[in-house]
Amino acid sequence: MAAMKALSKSKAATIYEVAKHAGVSIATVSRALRDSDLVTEATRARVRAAVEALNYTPNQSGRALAEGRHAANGIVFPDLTGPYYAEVVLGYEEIAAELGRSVLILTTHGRRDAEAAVHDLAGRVDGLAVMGNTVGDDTVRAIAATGVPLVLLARPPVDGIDTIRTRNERTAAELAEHLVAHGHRRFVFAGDPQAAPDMAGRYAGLVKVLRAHGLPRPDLRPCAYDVEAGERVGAQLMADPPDAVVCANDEVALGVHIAAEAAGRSVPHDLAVTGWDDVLAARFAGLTTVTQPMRELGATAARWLDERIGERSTGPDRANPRRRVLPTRLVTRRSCGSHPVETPDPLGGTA
Amino acid sequence: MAAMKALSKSKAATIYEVAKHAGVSIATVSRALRDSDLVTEATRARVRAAVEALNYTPNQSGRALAEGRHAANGIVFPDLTGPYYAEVVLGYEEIAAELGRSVLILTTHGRRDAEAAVHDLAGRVDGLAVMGNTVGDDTVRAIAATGVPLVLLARPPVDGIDTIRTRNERTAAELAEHLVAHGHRRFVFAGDPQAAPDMAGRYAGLVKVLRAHGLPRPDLRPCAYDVEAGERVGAQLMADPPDAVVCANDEVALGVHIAAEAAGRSVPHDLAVTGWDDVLAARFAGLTTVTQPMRELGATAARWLDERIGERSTGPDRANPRRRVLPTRLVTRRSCGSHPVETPDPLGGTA
DNA sequence: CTGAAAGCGCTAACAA
DNA sequence: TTGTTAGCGCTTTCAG
Repeated sequence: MAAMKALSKSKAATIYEVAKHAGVSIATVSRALRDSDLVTEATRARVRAAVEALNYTPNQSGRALAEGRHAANGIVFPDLTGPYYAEVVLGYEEIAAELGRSVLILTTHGRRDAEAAVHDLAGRVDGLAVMGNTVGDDTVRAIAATGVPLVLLARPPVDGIDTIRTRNERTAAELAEHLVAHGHRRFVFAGDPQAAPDMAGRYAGLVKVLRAHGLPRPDLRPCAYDVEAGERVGAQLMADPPDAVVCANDEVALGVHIAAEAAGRSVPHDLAVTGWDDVLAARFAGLTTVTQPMRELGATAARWLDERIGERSTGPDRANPRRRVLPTRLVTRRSCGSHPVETPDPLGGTA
Repeated sequence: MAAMKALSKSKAATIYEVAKHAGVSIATVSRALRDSDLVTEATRARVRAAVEALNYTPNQSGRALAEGRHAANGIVFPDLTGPYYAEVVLGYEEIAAELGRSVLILTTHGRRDAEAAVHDLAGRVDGLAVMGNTVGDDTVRAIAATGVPLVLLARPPVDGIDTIRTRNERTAAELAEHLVAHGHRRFVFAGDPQAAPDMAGRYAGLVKVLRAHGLPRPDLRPCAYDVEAGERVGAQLMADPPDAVVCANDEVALGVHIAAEAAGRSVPHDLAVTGWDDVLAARFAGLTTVTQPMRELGATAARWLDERIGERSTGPDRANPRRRVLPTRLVTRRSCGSHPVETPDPLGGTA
């Protein structure tokens, strides 16, 4: 009974109670807490003591309302599986925090009310990063018109909105050239160019190169982006294996790999398989793939947003959208075909 | 000039402007927007039209302040690398969204002001999930005393606060028994039991079993939790390899694996290596490891918080903290030593 | 069914 | 240096 911490459902203390406890006005409390230099060190100490005593935590909604800003940014993802998106959040959150902003995260996943959720989110933040395959351009435009700075990630530009992408088509072409040089002729693309802009770019790069070489179009096999989907596609393919399966991402490639070996086919001897993203498992599977600077993607988004938010109060400067394409890099390993300098180590990989 | 969308830095519309535009009061707008049944379908339509025309997005700070709730939950991580944490967020966000709550994410990483950041976060949310190695118990207690419901993840319980953990010690013991049964005698533990409660549990399980078998204590090699750290530890070990290296997580194990092969040692022939987490790469490296229901961890946290938040308004019901330990499962693959039923497929794995 | 008005907790003039 | 007070945008009684 004695040492029982007062863990009752005490309604959170407000600035008024702190003020009363410290014997000052709420304005003084506010100032003391925000390190204004218009407060005596003595009063500041009293306030701090009161804060301590009452266990006061400022209500950020009140602050946001008064300041006319949220001190928070949002980021919208289609999903959050795999290391890919996590890296983006990491970069985003790190920079946002540095700039004194919290991060709100939203996954549209399979929600039918995605648009509404994003609109709601827009009402909670000062800036918003929106990834590829989440909501339509209409929603993006509507929010932009609201005045909330936006940055589009891995998705085609919209009107005057900032956009950051990673290089897809060109590196996919590079990959395709590499495969053609290996002597591969019959290609399959495992993935859905319709599903996400990134995927469309990768497919386009492949198609272009094959055409340039007078080779047949790749056999298009739309599928989801996980290992299981890859396994299914792979299994179907094994009846009459192509020379190479270019996959939309590493998970799919890994799935195809599994299916191939399960069917008694050897990669790369019987067929080549390539991925995209360079996840950790790709190293261990000896998968030829493409690395992308996901962390930087997120970090850049956070920085750009901060700048736009700053501009809003300052002079005009829209209608001048920023565009950036981050470089990606081909990483060749065993899975695309034997290389002259093959290391016995299954973990090799060269740029 | 004509079709130029009004993308000017229009200050976001407020409920007042919507009301004026629709020729009603702000109260009516509010009601219409919140699907109150005290509004004519006709007026509702007018309001909707006005909302559309003005591109109105409710300011959530205003709403939060008026409602006395944020409709948002927070989650605090030490870091965000690897698939491990991403899965937790995934589960957390999914359920939170289902319950109509946004998710604020905070990474304490290497920030010295972590405690302050968490306090700030606490002022933005209705409930908070705090992971293992982020902030001290003092901070946790202080926030709890504020009245904000808390749930601790992968960390020892504090006072009357809800806690969810995964089974570490017991499964680690299981793993150790398995390794001992393989004939391994000289053990190394790669990881830092001081760094995180989870790690301490895993180490404890190993120590206990070795002692029970009259075997020497494991050689403790504290290290960070990424592949590079594992490689460094592995390289040091290769001068005089132990029988088995039990690693704090898969990344470290994978690093040790790489170092071993680089030194011309074979896993599991020359030494056994085990991990924890069962990341995708573990399958491809044939790594014996332990799976954890991370998604469920996050989902459960979100659900519990929602219940606690509900309780706050309702009757009392604290001092009755919830505790849960989620089961983990040993996944044996090649890396711990050859098994009788070894599949040729490098992707095998059995429970 | 709708409107007027009182706050929610905080910041920022403006006074003192 | 400190206090008073007017909002920030929204919800919600309480009247009508």
